[in-house]
Amino acid sequence: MSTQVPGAPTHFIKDIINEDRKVNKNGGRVHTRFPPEPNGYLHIGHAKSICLNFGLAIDYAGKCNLRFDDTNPSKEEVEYVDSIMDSVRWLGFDWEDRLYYASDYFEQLYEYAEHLIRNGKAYVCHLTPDEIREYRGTLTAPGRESPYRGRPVDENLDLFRRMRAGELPDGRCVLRAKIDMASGNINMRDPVLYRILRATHHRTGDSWCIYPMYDYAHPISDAIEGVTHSICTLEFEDHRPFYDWVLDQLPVPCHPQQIEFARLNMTYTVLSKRKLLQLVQENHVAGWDDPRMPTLAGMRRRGFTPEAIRDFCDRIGVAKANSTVDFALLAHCLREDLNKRAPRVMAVLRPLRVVIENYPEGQVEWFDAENNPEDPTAGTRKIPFSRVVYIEQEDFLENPPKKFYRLAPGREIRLKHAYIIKCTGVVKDDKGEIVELQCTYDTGSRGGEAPDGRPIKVTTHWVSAEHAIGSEVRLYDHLFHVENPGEAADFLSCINPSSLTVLKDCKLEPGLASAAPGVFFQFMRQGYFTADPVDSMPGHLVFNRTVSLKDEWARVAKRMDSK
RNA sequence: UGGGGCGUCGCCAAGCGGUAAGGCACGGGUCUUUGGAACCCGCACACGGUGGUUCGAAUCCACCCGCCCCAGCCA
Repeated sequence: MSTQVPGAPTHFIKDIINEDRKVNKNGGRVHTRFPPEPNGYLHIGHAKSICLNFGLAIDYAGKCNLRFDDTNPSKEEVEYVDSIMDSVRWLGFDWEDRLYYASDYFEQLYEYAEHLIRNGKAYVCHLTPDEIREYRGTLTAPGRESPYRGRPVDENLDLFRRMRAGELPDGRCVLRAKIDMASGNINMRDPVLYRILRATHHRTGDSWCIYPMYDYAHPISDAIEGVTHSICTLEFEDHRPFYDWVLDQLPVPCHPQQIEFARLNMTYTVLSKRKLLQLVQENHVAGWDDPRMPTLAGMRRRGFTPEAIRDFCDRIGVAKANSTVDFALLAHCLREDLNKRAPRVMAVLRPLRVVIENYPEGQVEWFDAENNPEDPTAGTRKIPFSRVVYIEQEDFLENPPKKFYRLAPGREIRLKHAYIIKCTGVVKDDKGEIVELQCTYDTGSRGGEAPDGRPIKVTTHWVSAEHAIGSEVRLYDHLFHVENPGEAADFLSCINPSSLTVLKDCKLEPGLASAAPGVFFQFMRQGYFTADPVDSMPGHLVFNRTVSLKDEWARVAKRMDSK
């Protein structure tokens, strides 16, 4: 499988790789890695990185590793590593036998640290966190050297070994690189390499009480794995000098090249792990896999397809300019994918009872219905028709405005695959609410064609009342009602109060009774739906709306409204 | 007043000195037993700005402006 369709755009990272191959750098090899920290669920932003890293490996017949960056046990959990593996697999990528953890390298990382100490490139510093910050200087003022910077090698070695041995309390001291406290790049002002931290690690348990920092562990992990191109996001750009410094000091097997690209931002959502975690912990959503979440788990549950997400990632491109992609592009990719393969079915979400008064009581006809006009091989199915049917409430208006072509008193519409009906009466309850429509059908219009060839402007979906099965349907809208909630002072105040609409009394055509999660349908004229993998079960069906169909009438109505 | 990046259509994004791709969105139309899909047409004399180099610049140079990131013992 390739993520790159023929003619797919190239980008600056491919340009770099092409140049590298031209001069036979790395023997022409391409080896990347996707390095998530297991401290949250993967989201659509990670999908961009996954598609990039695994996609490059596929395009250049190289390899891509999955490596967990698990150097901070206080934030990391196995639940997250499991969900991450699940999501990467679901997206369609395979790390084969190359599943790694930075924690696999703790011993090697430790030995390299001693190597740095022996070469006078690292020292144990007893400054407190506050002092370290103060000594670091500011963005515009250089830092000052730590009073511990000149410690002899033997003392550093002894202290570092005692740190590992657990002889010192958490936070008592750290191991620091000895570089340049006056550097304009703050990352080069003697960055911390190791801290003392007594936390149980999800893989190494309590065997370590010192843990390496990301900046130190990452380049070495890349080198150990033979990675050629270490792709990360823009905010690490000024960490690159340190990445290179580490590799230059150590007898590592190779020196990977770090390349930075702009992370994905998308309208109407947040893609920061901190904010997503907050949404989950404070119960603003029902969990990491809430269908409104931009997590891969949530999108999967909602009915997004991996194919659509990969297509989206191909289309957004890879560059260095910060950007916010329109959610509409993702929706477009979904519709395009689902349109080709989702079987059409009829489901009435907000039922309006229609009695066809000239249709014989007790009679049932079974019509052939095409499963997918986009796919002739999809075949047909039988659907039952009878005297009482449900149509969508919004398909009838007692006083239709201009350009509303659907049913109204005295008007005709076609019931898809069945008959042309005409509205002859409206039944209301005490409160004046419409509860039922009286109609007649054109007896000569079996299948939907008018005997005299008169044009019927609108065809609607419907369900036979006697045969319909009940279902709950959940409609989703953007979780946030503003385009850039991440930039708001309080993103929680931007939560869309109607991001979820639950409809309890929907009527589905009978064939849907056995619909399994993971199977996508187009509910005709409404959108794409799939059974909720968590809550749907025989006898209590629950469908999620993945994405609506485009709605020309809604657009027209809105335009008329604003006039 | 430090360091590192980035600025091409409403949103993405090609372009790598030879006279502005493509997608989404948007607008108009054809067709239609989904107001879906499909198809057709339109949509930057202009590339943050100003100078300069050149026969020729979005592409090279200079200066200016704007935006993003960095002062975790997070990643």
